[in-house]
Amino acid sequence: MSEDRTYRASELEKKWQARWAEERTNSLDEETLLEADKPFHNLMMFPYPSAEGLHVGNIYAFTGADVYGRYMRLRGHTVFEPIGFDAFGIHSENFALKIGTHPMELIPRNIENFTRQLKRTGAMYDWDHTVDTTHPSYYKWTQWLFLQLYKAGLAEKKEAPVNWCPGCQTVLANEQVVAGECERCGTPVEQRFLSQWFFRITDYARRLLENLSWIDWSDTTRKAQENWIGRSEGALIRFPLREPEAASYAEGAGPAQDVGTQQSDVAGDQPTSARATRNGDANHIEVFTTRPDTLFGATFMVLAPEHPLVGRLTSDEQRQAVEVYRRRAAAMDLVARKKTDKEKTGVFTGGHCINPGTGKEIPVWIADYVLMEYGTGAIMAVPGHDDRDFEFATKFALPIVRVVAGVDEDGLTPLEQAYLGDGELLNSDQFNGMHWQEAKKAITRWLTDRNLGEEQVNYRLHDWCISRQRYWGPPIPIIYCAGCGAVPVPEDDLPVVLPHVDDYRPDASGVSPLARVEEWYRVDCPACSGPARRETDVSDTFLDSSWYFLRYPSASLDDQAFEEQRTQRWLPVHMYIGGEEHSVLHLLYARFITMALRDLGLISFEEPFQRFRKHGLIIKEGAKMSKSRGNVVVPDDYIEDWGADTFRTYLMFLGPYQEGGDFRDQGLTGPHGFLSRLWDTVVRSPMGDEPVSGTLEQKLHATIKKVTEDIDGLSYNTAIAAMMEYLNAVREGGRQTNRSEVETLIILVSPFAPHLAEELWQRLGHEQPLFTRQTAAGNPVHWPEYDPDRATADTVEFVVQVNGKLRARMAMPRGTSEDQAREAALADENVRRQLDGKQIQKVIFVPDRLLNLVVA
RNA sequence: GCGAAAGUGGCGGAAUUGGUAGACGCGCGAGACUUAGGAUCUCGUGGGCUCGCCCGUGGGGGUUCGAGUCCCCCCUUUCGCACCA
Repeated sequence: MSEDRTYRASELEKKWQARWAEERTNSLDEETLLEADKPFHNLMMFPYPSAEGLHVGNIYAFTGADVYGRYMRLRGHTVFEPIGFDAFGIHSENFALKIGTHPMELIPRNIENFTRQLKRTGAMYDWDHTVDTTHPSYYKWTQWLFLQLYKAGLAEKKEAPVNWCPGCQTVLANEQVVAGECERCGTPVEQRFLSQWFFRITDYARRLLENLSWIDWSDTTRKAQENWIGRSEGALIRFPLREPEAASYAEGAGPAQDVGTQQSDVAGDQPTSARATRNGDANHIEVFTTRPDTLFGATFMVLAPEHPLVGRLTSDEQRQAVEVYRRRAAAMDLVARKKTDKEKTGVFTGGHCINPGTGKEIPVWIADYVLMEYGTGAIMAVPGHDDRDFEFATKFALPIVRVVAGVDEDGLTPLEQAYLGDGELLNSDQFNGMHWQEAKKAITRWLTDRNLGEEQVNYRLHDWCISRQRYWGPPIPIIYCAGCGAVPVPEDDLPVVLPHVDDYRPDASGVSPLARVEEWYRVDCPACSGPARRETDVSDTFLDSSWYFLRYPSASLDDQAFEEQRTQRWLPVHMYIGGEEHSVLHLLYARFITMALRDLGLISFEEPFQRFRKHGLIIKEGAKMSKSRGNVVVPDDYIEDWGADTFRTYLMFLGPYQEGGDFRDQGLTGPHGFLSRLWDTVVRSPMGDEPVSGTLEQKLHATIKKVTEDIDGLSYNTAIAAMMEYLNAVREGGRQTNRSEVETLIILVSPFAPHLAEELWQRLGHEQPLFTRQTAAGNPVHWPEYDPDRATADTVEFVVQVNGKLRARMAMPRGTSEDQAREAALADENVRRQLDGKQIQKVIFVPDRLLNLVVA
C-alpha cells in the first residue's frame, strides 16, 4: 500500500472538503445562530466576483482571516465565518458591456466560479449564510435601509455640482475621484449640476472622528479616516457688505431673486455640503478661517465663482468679466480646477466689504482656487501669511500686510513670501504684541462680542452622494408624483425589482438607462394613486456593502433585514480583516450606517467592527502584479500543483501578514518541504510511544507559546518559522521520533494546513476530527496550553563583553549570579587576554544574558 | 507640499521596556543515501584578513558600558491626501 503512504495533497484535500460539505462542518444551524454561547464573528471583506476569477490577493486576505477563525475555533469559540459577493456596480457593468454579455447572465456565472475557487482553498465558510448583493432578496433590504434613512431625514435630494465621469457616464462620489480622475477608468472628471440623493454623513462627522480614539483598528486605517474627515478648528467671521455704487439694486429690492437669475445660467447655486448653508445673510459675507489671528492682515476677499453673492456684489463695469470667468470655471473639469501647480486666476467683482478688524474697505474678487464645497465658499485673503493668497496678491498687485512677526522681525521687515511661522502680532491695533496662538482666541472672542463671528469647527468630509445614473444597481425606492412630490415606496412593495433591460448602456444625457423603460417607471402614486414615475437612478454600490455584515446571521430570513437576537449574538463583528484600500470608503460608510441605525433604535451599538486589521499586499518577484506585466499569479494552477495547504502556508509565510510580501515561485518549496516532512514523520517512518524527550519538551512548550502569541498578533510568518524549527528539532539527525512529540504540532499547524492536519489526526487514531460540527455550546478545545516554566530553557548562552565588544560565549545555567558569571568570565582565556591586566572600572550584568566588563 | 510607513546577507524576511544582528525559508557549496521523491539526511554559507581580530542593519552626527532599536540632520522607496482657507 505504498500509495497510501505518499503525501498526495490534492486527493487528500478533496476528501476532506467533501466531508466538510457533507457533514456541514462549517455551517451554523438556526439554534446555534440564536443561542451560541461563545460566538465569534470572523469577517473578511467580501469579494467582487470578477470574470477573471479569484486573485491571489483575495486568497491571501481570506487565508489570513481563515487562519484566525480556525484558531479561535480550536480555542472553543463557535466561529461564524461568512462569505458573500459584492456584485453590483460600475465595474461589473462596464465589463459586461465590454464583452457583450448581460450582467444578469454574467454575474451568476462569475459567482459560481468564485464559489468553486473559494471552496478549493479550504476556508471554513458557512455556505448556508451567504449574500449576493444583486439578488432581490438582498437588495430588498438595501432599499429598505434607504427608506429608513429617508424617514429619519438622513437622505435628501438636492441639486449639486457633482463629479461626472465622461468615460463611465455617471456621477461619482468624491471618494471615487482620485487626483481628479475617475478611479475606475482614469478619465478626467468634470463638474455637472444634477439633482442627486445624498446621505447626510456630515451630520455624523464629529462622532465618526471621536470614536476613532477608542476603536481597536489598525493605526494606519484610523489615521486615514481621521485625515479624510479632516477636522479643522477656527472661526466663522462675518464681513459687512459694501455694495457697488453702480449696482442696479434699488434699496429694499429683493436681491435674492436677482441672485437666483444670475446663478441659474451659470451654475447651480446650491452648496454641496448640507451644512454650508451659511454663506452670509443679506448684509454680510461669511468666511471660515483657521487663522482668525491674521484678521487685520486680510486685505481682500475671494469668493468661489459659484458663490451665491457674486451676482449681487458685481458692479456693472465688471459684470461681463465676472460672467466670462464664472462660465469658464463652470466648464472646467475638476482635474484642471484642482491642479495646484497652475497659475492663480481671478477677477475683481467691483464690490467691496468691510474688514471688521481694521474697519477698512477691501475688494472682493472671485477665483477658482476657492472651492464652493469647503467652508462657506469664501475666504478672507491674508497674503502676508498664506501661500496661496500671497501668490494671488502678487499677481494682481493687491496689498500685502504683515500682521505676525517672528524673532528679529518688525512691521517693516519685507515679506518675500507668506510668513507661516511662530510670532507676535503687529499692525493689529489692540492685539499687537500678543502671541499668535493667544490672539486666535482673543480675536475670536472680540468678534463674538460684536456678533461678527464665532468659533467654528469645520470638516472636510462631504455628504455622500448615492445616486448613480446607471443600470446595474438597486433602484432607489422613490416615486415622484406631480401632486405629492417624492413619495417613498411602501415597505410592503419592496423590492423594487431591477428589470431585465436589453439596452442598459448609459448615455451622455445624464439620465439613467431605466428612464428609457416606460413600462417600468410608470406607476401609480402610492399616496394618491395618481399617475407617477419611479426614480430611475440606482444607488451606489458602497451602500450595498455598508451593511452586509448585519445581514449574514439573518441571511436565511426573508421577513426582516437583521433579526434582533441574531444581531445581538453576532454583532458588532468581533474581527474584521480587509484591505487598506477601503480605509476611507467602505469602512467609513459602514460606520455611518451603523451609527444611523443605532440612532433609529434598530440596533444597540454604534461601531460595527470591534477589531479591524488590514492585511498587506502581495507583489510578484519584486514587482506589482498586473495583467500588462503578465505576472499575475493564477491561484488555481498553484493549488492544483502544490495543494491548498502548501499554498496557504506559503502565503502566510512569505512575509508579515499585515504588511504583505513577495510571492516567489521558488519559495513554495520551503513550506511544502515542511508539510511533507510532517507527513513523513507521522506516516512514513515508524514512531515510538515514548514521552517527549527532555530538551524537546522545553522546545515544545516554547513553540506553543510562540505560535499562540504570534497568531494572536497575526504574525503568521514567525509562527510558521517556529513550527519549522520545532519539527527540525524533532527530526534532528534522523532520530527516532515519538508520537507524543508531533501530535501537538498537528494541532498548531491545522489553522494553516487544515486538510493535512485532519488526515494526520485521523491516522493517529482519533475518531473525531479536529474541526467538528459547530454547536451553540461551542467547540471542543484542542488548542494546547503551555507551561511557562517549561517554555524556557534551563541553560542559556551567556555572553561576555569587554568594553561592549563580544569576547566570549558560554553555556550557563539559568539564574547564574553576577559573581558566578564574573568568575567564569575571568577564567576564559580570550577574556583574560582582552583585559590584559587592566583595571576593571565597571561591570554591567544582565541576568541570563550578558556580562560587560569595562576597563580603562 | 502635507501625512504615514519602511530601508537589515545573493533573495524573502527574523530580532526593538537598548543587551549574542541575520531566526525560519529560498538559493548556493561539499558530502551521504536512494523506496527516484517537486525527495531525504549531514555539514557549511554577511564581508575581510595576519585566525585572532577588524568591519557590517540607507548616509552623517549624537546619547550610552552597550544602538538595527533612542535623539538630530540628510538621502531613497512605497502608500495615502492634496489650492480644505
